[in-house]
Amino acid sequence: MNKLKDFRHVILYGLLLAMLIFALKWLQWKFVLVDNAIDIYIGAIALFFTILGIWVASHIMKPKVETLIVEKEIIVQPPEVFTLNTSELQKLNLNSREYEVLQLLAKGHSNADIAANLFLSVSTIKTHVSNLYFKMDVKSRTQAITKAKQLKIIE
Amino acid sequence: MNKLKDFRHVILYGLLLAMLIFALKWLQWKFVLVDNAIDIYIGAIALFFTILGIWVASHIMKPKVETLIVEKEIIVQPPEVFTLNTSELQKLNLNSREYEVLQLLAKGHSNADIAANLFLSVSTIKTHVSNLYFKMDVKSRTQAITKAKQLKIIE
DNA sequence: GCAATTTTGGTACTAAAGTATGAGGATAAG
DNA sequence: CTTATCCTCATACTTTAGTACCAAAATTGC
Repeated sequence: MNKLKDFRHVILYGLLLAMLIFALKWLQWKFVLVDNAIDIYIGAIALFFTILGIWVASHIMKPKVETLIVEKEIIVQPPEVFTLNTSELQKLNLNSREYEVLQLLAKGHSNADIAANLFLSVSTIKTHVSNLYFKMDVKSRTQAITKAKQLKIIE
Repeated sequence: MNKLKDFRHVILYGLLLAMLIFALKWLQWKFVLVDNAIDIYIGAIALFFTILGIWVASHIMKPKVETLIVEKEIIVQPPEVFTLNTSELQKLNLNSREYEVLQLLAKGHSNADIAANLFLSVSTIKTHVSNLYFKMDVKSRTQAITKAKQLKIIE
């Protein structure tokens, strides 16, 4: 598109030059007789072609581009996505049942609730919970919840 | 700065014109005698001033300013910032002591710990805790912790 | 198949949590 | 001054949580 536009200007420039050759020839006959007018004639040509040059340049030449970078601040909502801390979870060395119990524990369930949920006896849950406390180095379910959330091993 | 640069070009252009007046006068004496050379003379002037015009244009022309908008993502709230949910806290209608107890409760403290921390008896703590459960509509400290964290009324 | 671990469950006991009820002092609002 | 709310504490009781110790299936790894 730009190349086509440039080419059009070149053609236009060529046509103008052709027309000028005739115009100048005619002017030459007019002014050459009056010897003093040669300066004005030359000046007129100089002025005309200067303007022509400026016009051509302004239409053909690639414009200088100054890039102005404007930084637009976009407010991004904090993701608040839970990312499981796998390394901390591995350190605790909990087996799958203990981890299941911990998750239900943290939801506020009682031992009886957890037992019903997992189809186990309360005795079994108590055993798991005790082992859980030992491994987590805590002494109560509230401490277990607090620590588990701090370590990001549960949601 | 740019205006100064433009002005310098205008001065330069003026000086070049002044020099050309003398050059042309001299050329005029040389070529005017040979009548056929007048066309070459005019052509040379036309060519010269066209190039001059182009040169002037290329130096004076204002650069095009392109505005490039760069989107910069800014995280407004770092994920770990706690913002207290005041409205939810007001709904619960907890008095100051109850709220104090709740905070210590959520840290994993036992009733005895809380009592020692606030210089109160365990009986008092039990009373506060019971009232707390009633107002929060829960049945155990684990549920209280879970709900309080969900409602964002404690850290 | 054997050893190690996991998972399950029990009993017995202690500790802590939670409920119900009452009550006295402090404080603020009407 | 009275009323209401808050804050404190106590007793008596029930429930739940937690510990200690044991033991038997089930599963996994070599």
